[in-house]
Amino acid sequence: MHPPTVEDVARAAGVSRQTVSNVLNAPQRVRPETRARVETAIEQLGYRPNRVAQSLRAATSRMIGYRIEPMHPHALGSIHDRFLHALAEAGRAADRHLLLFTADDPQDEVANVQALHRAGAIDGVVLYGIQSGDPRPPGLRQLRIPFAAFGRTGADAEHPWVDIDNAAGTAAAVEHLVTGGHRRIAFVGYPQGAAVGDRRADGWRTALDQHGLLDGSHHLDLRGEDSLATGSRLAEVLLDHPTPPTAVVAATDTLAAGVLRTVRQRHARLAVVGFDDTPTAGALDLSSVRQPIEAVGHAMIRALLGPVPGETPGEPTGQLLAPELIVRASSAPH
Amino acid sequence: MHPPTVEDVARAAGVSRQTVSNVLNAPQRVRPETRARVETAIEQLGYRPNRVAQSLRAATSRMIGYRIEPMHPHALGSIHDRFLHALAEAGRAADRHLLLFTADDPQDEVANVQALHRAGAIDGVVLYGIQSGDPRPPGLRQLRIPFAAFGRTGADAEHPWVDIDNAAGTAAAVEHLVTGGHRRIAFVGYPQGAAVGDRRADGWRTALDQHGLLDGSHHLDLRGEDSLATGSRLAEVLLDHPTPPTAVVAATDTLAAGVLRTVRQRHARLAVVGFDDTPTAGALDLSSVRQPIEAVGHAMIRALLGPVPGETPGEPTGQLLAPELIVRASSAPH
DNA sequence: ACACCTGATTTGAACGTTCAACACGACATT
DNA sequence: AATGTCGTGTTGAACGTTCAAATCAGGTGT
Repeated sequence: MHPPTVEDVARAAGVSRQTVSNVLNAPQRVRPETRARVETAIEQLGYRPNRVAQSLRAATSRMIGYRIEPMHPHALGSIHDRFLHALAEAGRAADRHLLLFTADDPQDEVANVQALHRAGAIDGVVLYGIQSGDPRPPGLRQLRIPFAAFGRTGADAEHPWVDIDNAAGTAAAVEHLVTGGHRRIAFVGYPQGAAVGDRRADGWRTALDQHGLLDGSHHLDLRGEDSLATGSRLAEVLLDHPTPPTAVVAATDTLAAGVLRTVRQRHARLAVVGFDDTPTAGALDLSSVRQPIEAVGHAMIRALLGPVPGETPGEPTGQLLAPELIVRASSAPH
Repeated sequence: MHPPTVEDVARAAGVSRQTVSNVLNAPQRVRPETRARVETAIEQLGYRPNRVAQSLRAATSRMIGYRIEPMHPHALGSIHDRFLHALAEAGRAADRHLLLFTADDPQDEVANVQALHRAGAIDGVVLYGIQSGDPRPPGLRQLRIPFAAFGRTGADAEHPWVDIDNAAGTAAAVEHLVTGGHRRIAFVGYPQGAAVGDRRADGWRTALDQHGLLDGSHHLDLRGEDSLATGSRLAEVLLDHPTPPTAVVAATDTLAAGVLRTVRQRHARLAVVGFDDTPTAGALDLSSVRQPIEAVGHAMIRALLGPVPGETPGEPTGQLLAPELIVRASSAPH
């Protein structure tokens, strides 16, 4: 009826509980002959160790918490779901599973994590959507709950994190456009203050500067909220300027899509590169900077599980991964 | 150090283990005076019952398995992530959490579910992306693992399912277009055989028929794989016909986006309605049929958990929910 | 022949919870 | 006065696993 236990296997193989356990966890301690006998019994009964009992005994659930957040209403399908899948896949390799939970806000998230951790349901948590000054890392650190953050807060020397090199992404976009012959390259981002947005702006500015193209580009740095409408509007502003740009680097695919809409409506000539390589980018033939999300997933799990016992514990707390530019028609040289 | 246990609370309140347990699970059995004492002790120590121990004792993990699948490379961000969030939210209300796992194919999914179920990690599973003749429902039924399916296989009298009324969705799209003055309304779907696709085709055909518009509409029913390119190509075919349609109902937003691309390239007059209301639909100003995904989430959890003990067990195995048409510029009357 | 080790296996205990059975006093019934 | 019943609280046992300590046979060396 009920799934077989070690005891059942032991009885079938004519040995004791612990010997069965040893066959699974420390085979070298068991005489090959006995081991074979136990293994056939396991096979025949289709025995699988009960994870719950293991968790209780070992005081570790091998579960990682993850807050699934509602989609941002205006976003074109964020990279959130790609990340989630990458995380699950990476967890599988490390024999960890994800436990999903919901929360109303960052405070609530910390509270829920604490509850789950206290209850033994999760060993740690992966944080997504880190903002500068995010209350979650300090909160969890104080509660001594293991976690790893996707993104940086500005004060992240104390905890494991993984991040995309956002500046390198926009810089790569600029390089690509310069190679394509563009000299006036605008930036459309969201307002200063958001760490991610600022880094993407920095990459654009630095790359322009390296090519000596920054002078007289002040009017080409526009900001607004992350929405289609804003992208559209800012594109109007750019195109209506006496010396309009010939190319735009956008901080998100959403903004890029807005720009593209205006461009296509007005039949203007304006190369566009977005950021995140959302599914929509493919649909719109929009060049975009793609985050190496699978690598991020693996790095997050590694960072969360910490140094494997035996390795040197003084490993770096953070890891920065390079994104990749996907070139499509929206930025093809004319 | 370690989180407090019932024993700790009991000691602090000067009672026994079981009394603490009773305060939490059967308060009416405890004298109000004692109950108050225990409750303050719980409060002070910040006690939370250990879920793992509860699971071991009760032989139920209160976890629901869910296979997270990689994104379809050509899809414009499916409704998958919306569904996942709705499911997590619905689970919260029922004190259930989701456990994510990955799998290579349906067979592998069944195998992984069995492993997790045998290991006591999950009580049941929610199936997504059901196809006609899907091997998962019969497989899980044979293994006696509780599950609920989002979608129908064609032979689903035997298990709980929840589905969108796909036919009603395309029918609503037709109604909307007829009201807008359209008389030649085409359908672009994917090939026959896929249950979902066929139902969406049926809805279109039936609605046309009710308005007496089906005669001479044979050439307006086109099929192909679910991709942008196909949508584009089929739109060309429609527009090149001697009596082209004035409107198109597409089986997916992906196909609709393809149609829209051609339409806008050729500056043709062709109203378009998609299906799924993906984020991309908003970006393209595409009218689309929206699935009531939050309601589906709750219905799935209810269906999975089955009749609450006390209610009549002979409840219906399936539930059909009506979608809603979201009207945008792509189908606005000219 | 004795103590001593080594390898293979077994038994006891514990993780934290809740069900089942039991103990005890107060009060009601006959 | 003996018996029953209820309300409140206790202790024992069990869920399935693995760590720690105990057991036991089979050598090896002196």
